[in-house]
Amino acid sequence: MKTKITLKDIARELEVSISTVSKALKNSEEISRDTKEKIQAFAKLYNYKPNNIAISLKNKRTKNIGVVIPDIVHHFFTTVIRGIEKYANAKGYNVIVCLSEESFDKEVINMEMLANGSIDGFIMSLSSETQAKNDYNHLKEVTEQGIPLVLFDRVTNEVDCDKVIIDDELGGYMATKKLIDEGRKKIALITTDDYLSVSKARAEGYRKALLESNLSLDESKILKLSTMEVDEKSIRHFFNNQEVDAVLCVNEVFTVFSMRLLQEKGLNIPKDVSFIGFTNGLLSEFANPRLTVVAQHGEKMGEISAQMLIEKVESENEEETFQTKILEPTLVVRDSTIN
Amino acid sequence: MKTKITLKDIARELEVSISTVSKALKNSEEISRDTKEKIQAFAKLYNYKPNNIAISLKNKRTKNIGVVIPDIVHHFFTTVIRGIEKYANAKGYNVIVCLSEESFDKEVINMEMLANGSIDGFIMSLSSETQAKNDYNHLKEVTEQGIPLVLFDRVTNEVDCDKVIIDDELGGYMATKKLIDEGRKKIALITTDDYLSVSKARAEGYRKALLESNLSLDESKILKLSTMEVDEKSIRHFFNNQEVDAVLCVNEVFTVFSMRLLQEKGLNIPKDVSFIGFTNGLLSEFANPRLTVVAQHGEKMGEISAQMLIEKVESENEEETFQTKILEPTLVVRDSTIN
DNA sequence: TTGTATGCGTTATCAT
DNA sequence: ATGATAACGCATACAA
Repeated sequence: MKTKITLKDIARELEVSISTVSKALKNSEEISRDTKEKIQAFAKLYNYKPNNIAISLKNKRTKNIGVVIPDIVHHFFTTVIRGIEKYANAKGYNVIVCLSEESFDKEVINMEMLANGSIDGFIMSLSSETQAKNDYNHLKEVTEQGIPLVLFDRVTNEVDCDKVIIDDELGGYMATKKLIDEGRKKIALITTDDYLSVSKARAEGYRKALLESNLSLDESKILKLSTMEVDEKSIRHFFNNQEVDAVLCVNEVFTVFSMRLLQEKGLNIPKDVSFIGFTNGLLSEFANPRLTVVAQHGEKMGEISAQMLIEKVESENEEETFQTKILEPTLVVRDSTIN
Repeated sequence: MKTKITLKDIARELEVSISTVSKALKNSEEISRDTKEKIQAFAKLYNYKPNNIAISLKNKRTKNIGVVIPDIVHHFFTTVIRGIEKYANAKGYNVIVCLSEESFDKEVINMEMLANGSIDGFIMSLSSETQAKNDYNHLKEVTEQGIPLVLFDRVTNEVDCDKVIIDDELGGYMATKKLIDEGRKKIALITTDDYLSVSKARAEGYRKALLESNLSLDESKILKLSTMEVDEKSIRHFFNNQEVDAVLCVNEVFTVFSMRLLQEKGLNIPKDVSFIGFTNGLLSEFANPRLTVVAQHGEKMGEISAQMLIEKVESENEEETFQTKILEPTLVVRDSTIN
């Protein structure tokens, strides 16, 4: 086992001082060509690489980014991570991923763990429990300590920091508008309880589009599920009691499940009923029929988040100026709507 | 901005030495009750937390695990990460995720970056390019440096280390057997080139089951795609030239895509053709019909990987004894086969 | 009971 | 041109 070599080891072997070695490896002008060559050759031979931890301690910079997300078995969040990774890696940063699993406590614990020197900044999306509790002290503490924070997708106005979101209201609006333009009159919305910021915004867009088109806003056509799991019973019950000619769902799973339900009832999609979902994932692409969806551009979101964070991390000035970037969603039209 | 407080700060404020503070906060018997209480109260008031980096440097233990995977927008890998996180977090470890994006070079760069002190050990799954190149020097270097390594799913015999795999051959066998038991005679296999260890093993199981049942092994019924992307043209061409009554695919996407193709041709699934895929993800659950699949138990795999790694990391003894854990896949029977 | 000194691996400042 | 020293934050063996 050839263990890692340190500056000290090189110094001892070559009978020079540690600082000489350090300078030589940085190609300092102070050191003579001869000794530089000797030291560099030796270092190369023994594959010397500076120890990241020591450098972190010295520089008070870890070159690590903490990413805290509610769920990783989830298409949207993984695309965001991919975007973060891409940008961060290019800038020499590593990404420490922590999962809150939608739990407030885990979110707090994870952040505290990372905040003690492990990372230079946070990129995160709030857990549903945190949004429900509306308690953001753990975020505030972090920012008060001067640790940069970027919130994405599931954000809150309660915390002053950089944010990256998509215009979910616009997404809801665009989708609903599309259904209206198809001539649909009885447009249902399947969503989650309002505590989830994104669901709320999407519902807002839905309402706006309906009102704008002078379609009545029928609250009984809105189904609010308490979690993001597919609640089969509620959905069945809903469709047994509602006549609809179009459905907007706040995620892929609700969409595909509902669609199948109506298909089993003998309805044709999109002839009898049109469907639009949120998230442009595998399900949308491979469902039958393929789904028309509002795409969220997660990878872009990740890249922008990372960019904003690293800028803050590396900027010297202390001026507290935060911005919120709003990305526009895109309607990807496929076969669950009429073209 | 209230910046982080250090032992030194506390020592200065309370006019004691740093070591006294350090000991007091560890509740050492050496320190008098009075000073302990005073120091602990002060520390609590100012929310003192030891700096992880300093501790890492001192202990030569980072409490970080490096996870290198080929792709994160991928159901199986995310379930594995979830399992790793779960176990690692419970043990006080953080997870640094790096993506090779199926590239050999990125895999090498990521590992080198992490190997310089950032992590205590690696958990990884090989990129397809690495498996194709059959070059594992970067892994060997890491293990020679004494850094523990656990390979999962996509592994190689070329490297001596702990491994966790599922019995892919058995999975292929079970699936094929199920199709044979249904009375299928013309069973196709849609897979990737052999360089992917898992695909190779699955194909082996397929062959074994056919031969065992005295069914002829017709190589023209095997379609090898060069990547994991859906190659629409090749698949269409294949089904235009092959008559089949059952199809086994090495992933979900191939399965759903092929199934749709045959459905468009007017065939009924599973009446005319049965389908079995690998990976029990969203697609399988929500496809139409719902897929019968070989489940890989990714989360379990992640937990076991983390457990094996942490055991090695924390064990003192140097004895090089490696083990390979083989998990059994499970056949999840749904509606794309006949029950 | 408290404090001093040393070291983890590196870099920067200040001698020599 | 080279080296000694201090510092990053913490822990610990050893002194007092």
